[in-house]
Amino acid sequence: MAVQLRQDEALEIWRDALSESVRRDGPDLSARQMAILLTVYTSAPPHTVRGLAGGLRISKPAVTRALDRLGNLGFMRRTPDEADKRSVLLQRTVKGAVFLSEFADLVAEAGRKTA
Amino acid sequence: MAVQLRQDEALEIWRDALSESVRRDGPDLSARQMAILLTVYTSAPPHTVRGLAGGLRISKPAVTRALDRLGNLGFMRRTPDEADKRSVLLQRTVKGAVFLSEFADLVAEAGRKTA
DNA sequence: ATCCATTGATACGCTATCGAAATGATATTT
DNA sequence: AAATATCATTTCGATAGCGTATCAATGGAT
Repeated sequence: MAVQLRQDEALEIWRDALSESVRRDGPDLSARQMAILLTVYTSAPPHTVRGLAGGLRISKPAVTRALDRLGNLGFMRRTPDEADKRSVLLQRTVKGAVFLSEFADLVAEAGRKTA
Repeated sequence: MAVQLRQDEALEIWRDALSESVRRDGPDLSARQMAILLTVYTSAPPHTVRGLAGGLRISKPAVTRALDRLGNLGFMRRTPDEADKRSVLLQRTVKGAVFLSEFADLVAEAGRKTA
């Protein structure tokens, strides 16, 4: 079942969820960092630096740096790909799953409030 | 009419909209910057530095810097408050409205795709 | 075995942003 | 009028992030 959203509803939901996350002193992630985090958590693995960079059309160093940040936050982990040791596979973590679960609740709650 | 969203739907919509914005080489705004932009555009004026800082529970210098960024992007403008010359009032711009309108379309489209 | 390609990370010089403290301008209180 | 409070910005020293170019490690081709 598709979700029908008008422009003003979309922006209100986005504003409410994001504002509440900021208010709760959540990590101030950039659009790129959040896009990477969400991709790893909600798209089928495997996830690699190359794949993320290509999918988002950003440079590989930008992905590497975003992974550094997300790794420092404990939201993600790198593990070597045994099949191709040049590659790195991105792994979810409990902490990242908790963060996104709470974030999803903020979005859902914002949707509930939105007239 | 409230929008009912499950966790996985919320995260998928967020991922799709954000990823598409990144792919289109949209500005890499932080959560704070985007929250400020959305607040100014979707909440009743007037909007001041103090008000935004209080509402989002971040420091005033952080708001000032975010406004610098949003101003450089042409998404917002500062005008002096004639009633209280210490204050600054935040004004919307055409460019900001266009950006958010297109962004809202991405969100709506992501909602349409989401099963 | 030797080349070439690919992967992710790093070096470089630069701009952006951070929190805490201080500043200048304006309002308000006494 | 003098002292205090408030508003937004700036300063400070620091970290984070950028794109381009390059790197070491590994894989695949000849």
